Amino acid sequence: MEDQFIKAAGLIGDATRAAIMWTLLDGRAFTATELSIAVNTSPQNISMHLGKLLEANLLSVEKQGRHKYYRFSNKEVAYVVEAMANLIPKPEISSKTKSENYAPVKYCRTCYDHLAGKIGVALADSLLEQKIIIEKNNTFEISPEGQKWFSGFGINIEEARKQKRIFLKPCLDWSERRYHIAGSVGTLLLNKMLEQDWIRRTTNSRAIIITGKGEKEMLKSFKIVV
Amino acid sequence: MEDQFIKAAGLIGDATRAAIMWTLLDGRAFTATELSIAVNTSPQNISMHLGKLLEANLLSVEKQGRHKYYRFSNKEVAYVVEAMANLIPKPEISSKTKSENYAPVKYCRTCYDHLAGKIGVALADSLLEQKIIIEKNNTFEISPEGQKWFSGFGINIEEARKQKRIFLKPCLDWSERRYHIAGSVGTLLLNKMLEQDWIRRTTNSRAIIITGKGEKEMLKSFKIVV
DNA sequence: ATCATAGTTAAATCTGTATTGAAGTATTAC
DNA sequence: GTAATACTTCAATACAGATTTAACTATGAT
Repeated sequence: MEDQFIKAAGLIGDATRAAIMWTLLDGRAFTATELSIAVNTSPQNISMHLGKLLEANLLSVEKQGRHKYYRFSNKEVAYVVEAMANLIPKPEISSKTKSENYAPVKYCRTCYDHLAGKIGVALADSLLEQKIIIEKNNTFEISPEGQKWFSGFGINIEEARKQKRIFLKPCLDWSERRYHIAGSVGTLLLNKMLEQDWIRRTTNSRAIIITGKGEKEMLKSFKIVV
Repeated sequence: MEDQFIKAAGLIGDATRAAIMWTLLDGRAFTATELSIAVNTSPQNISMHLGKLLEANLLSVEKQGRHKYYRFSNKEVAYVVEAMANLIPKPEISSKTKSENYAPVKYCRTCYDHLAGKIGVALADSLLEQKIIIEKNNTFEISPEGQKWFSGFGINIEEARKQKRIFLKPCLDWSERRYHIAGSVGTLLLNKMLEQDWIRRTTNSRAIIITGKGEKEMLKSFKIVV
């Protein structure tokens, strides 16, 4: 068991491969060439590294014509990379500076079963600003008006409160370093959006895409420009 | 940000350092010499590697006389190592003991020689709730009724008290972040459970599996649903 | 005071493996 | 068909950094 652990650590530990993992963390699938550009090395070299990661089952690949799309092969792998990302000392967030060069997917991925990524954070901001939820010493609470809002959105808050799992809690996303909404309310929000086809899950990835409808509705309900 | 990620990955990625991390995963603090033995390399080499891990704040050290005790510097580090441990292909689990969120390492692992992981924490909770043990300014004590309970369980508390090692102490588990029971009482509990075939050790792993009998008994004695 | 143990530091060496260069196959475009 | 793109394979090379050799400091035991 130990040697397998060491092998896994070594695989991720190489600088080029770590850069690959970092790139893939946004949930998208990348082609070998894209990765070689992102990581700034030769295609041959990328090919070799991808081979090793595939062999170890850290990545999986899907062939489409002459392209090969690589992604994390399972969520456990993503967790390792995320856990590592969390080791990084947190920078202060200069909110709008980096929003330009956002990769489409770092953009709106699901953090387990709630919305994280840029959209998740923007959503939390919006709900806070509209006083639908209120921050109170590091927890979130739902205001009386908020309760109305949620039921208008088709979410029964009383129902959510009954569930055993944590009701509503701020969840710090590694990629955004800002709070978004987890807990049963987070899940309900996510599900409602899926149900209404504002967003769609992609297969084999934690990334989520926003539909045309979602784009309009998010602007309307949350003043979020996606 | 990316370069810091790569640096962190590289630090854990070296075989010797990975072995150090693996060793430290059980939660104990180790001296440099102990680590050099566990990892099978020279003291000089260990010293060099520990220096790097310290420098990067992945480990912290405490000096005691001529010994230096190394441990993970924070839970984030432990999470990375645990997440990596979870990458390792799981040994097959008998259907009886399978439970939904089975993760070999987190689930029910031994922390040195007592029960940690999910079960260990639940157990401590149960014993506290039943007032078998009592928390008193960050230590655990056994109540008079508790003493009876333990002897009913086949554990002689007076015997345990005589041992030189720490009798009973709360131990913070990395994976659960809640206290469980260490000390000689913790060991006795663990051994008793093994003896009664409530749980079984797996070869080559810290994980422990719960037997069908254990499942029933734990529910009965501790109201723990496994 | 002396010796053993614990750990560190510095320079010399060694080695695994990442990278590169050259040549190959497969697919799409024209 | 030919050319271009996407990716792989193999042998040759380069090099970071792990390990070793050796000499050192600090603490504890007798």
